[in-house]
Amino acid sequence: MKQIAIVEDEVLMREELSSILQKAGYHICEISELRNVAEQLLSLSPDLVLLDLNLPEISGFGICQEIKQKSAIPVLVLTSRDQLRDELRALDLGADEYLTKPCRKERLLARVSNVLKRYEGRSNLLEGPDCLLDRLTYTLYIHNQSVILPKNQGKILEVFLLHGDQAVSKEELFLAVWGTTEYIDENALQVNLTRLKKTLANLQMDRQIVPVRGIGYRLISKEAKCET
Amino acid sequence: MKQIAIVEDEVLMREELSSILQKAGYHICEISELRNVAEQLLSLSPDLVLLDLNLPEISGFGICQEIKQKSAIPVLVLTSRDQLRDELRALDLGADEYLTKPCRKERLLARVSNVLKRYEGRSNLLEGPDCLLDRLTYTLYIHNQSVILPKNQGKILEVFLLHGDQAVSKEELFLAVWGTTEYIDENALQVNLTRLKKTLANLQMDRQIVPVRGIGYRLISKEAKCET
DNA sequence: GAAATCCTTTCATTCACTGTAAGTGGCCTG
DNA sequence: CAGGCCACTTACAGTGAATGAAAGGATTTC
Repeated sequence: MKQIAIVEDEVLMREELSSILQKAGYHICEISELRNVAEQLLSLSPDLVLLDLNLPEISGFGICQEIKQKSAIPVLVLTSRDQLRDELRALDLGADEYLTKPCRKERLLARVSNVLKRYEGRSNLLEGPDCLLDRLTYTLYIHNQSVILPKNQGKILEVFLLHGDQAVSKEELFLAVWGTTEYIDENALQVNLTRLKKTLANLQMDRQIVPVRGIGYRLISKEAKCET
Repeated sequence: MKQIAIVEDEVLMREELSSILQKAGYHICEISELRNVAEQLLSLSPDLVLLDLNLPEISGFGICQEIKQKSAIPVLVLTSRDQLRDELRALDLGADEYLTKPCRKERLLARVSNVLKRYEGRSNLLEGPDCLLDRLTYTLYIHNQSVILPKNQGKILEVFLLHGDQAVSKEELFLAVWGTTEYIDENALQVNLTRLKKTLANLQMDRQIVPVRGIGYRLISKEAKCET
């Protein structure tokens, strides 16, 4: 059953939404504590967030932005502010849908299921700034192409993507690829790294793997090679 | 530059839309010949379709459905019919967005770019009613899982998905898998079909492959086995 | 019940992925 | 400049998954 988090300060409206969605078969979680909403949502990690914009004290926009930056949770904005400017801003911040109150329940349900369907099966996808990696199959999506990476290359790239542009130690790579740091064969890692480099270069990825002498490696943007 | 196809019968409206989108940096293709619209769109394969619903003679719904069945081209429905029923139907058929005329150009542009962003890098994905198939790698997404199909099974499933629930002849399958209908080894196809069946069953797909005696096969919903 | 059609299992071959091994190239230090 | 260290590259053989061939069994149709 899909879980939906509702962020709405008015009790009546919240309960009505909750009731509608529950009858449609969703599991609801109402967020009533309006401090650290984004944090609450991230640790809850629901399948969808229903977000009101005009909350007291805090900005709905900020919540939307934070969720979108730190996760891939879909956000449906539902608000009484029927301002084009708000809509544009919400969409720009990454909101997946923008509906205005009052809203017929059929429309709400249709849009909710539409957004959910859109995200179906994407829970294993890891988003990088210039690519998308499927963590189950190690299928890499980049530049309108898709390629299946060999398992070892996939595991290595996964670690790099999880680290952003920070350095990754060799130990972490050993753990990720072979599940242990014992009986280390530096060369085996080296060979697999070389192969991954070649793969990424062939795909014309905007970033490349560079060594951090004595430590490990980093995945950084090609232009920024000189910095830091 | 992203290409957008406009399906709209009223000349004035068509030209206005075209102008707005061109100024925003899109390459526009106006569809004025209203026969075989779906075919035209499929062979054109734009990055997005802007679709009017109330066209003369033909049904916008049908066009939407056909495009969605046979491709992963995003469809933005823009219509003057402000009926909740139409909206629900359009969304159900797979439309990615539903806007009503009149529509502020900022809103239109925001929604267009929103939809396009959503599809970034997904141009090779083939959408079935209960699954998603990557046509390059034959990675199958279903029930929040992803699996890499062996090439032959992938090619066969691709043909089935393109045909919806219509029957597929063996010749088509031979063409798709081996690129020829000469030197046919019925058995080779048979074995691969068996393997695909087992794969789909293991993934608990809602549909299954059934034989059409003397003709070929169909991919149909498990419950509907008796019908038709 | 016979013929046609459809299905299943097993097996050898092929090909991509992998780790091993051996050798090359660059960088720092004395 | 010489030596040592670290990083890189390439070639090769073993392993395992995918494939088509083959043979035999099961179902449908008349």
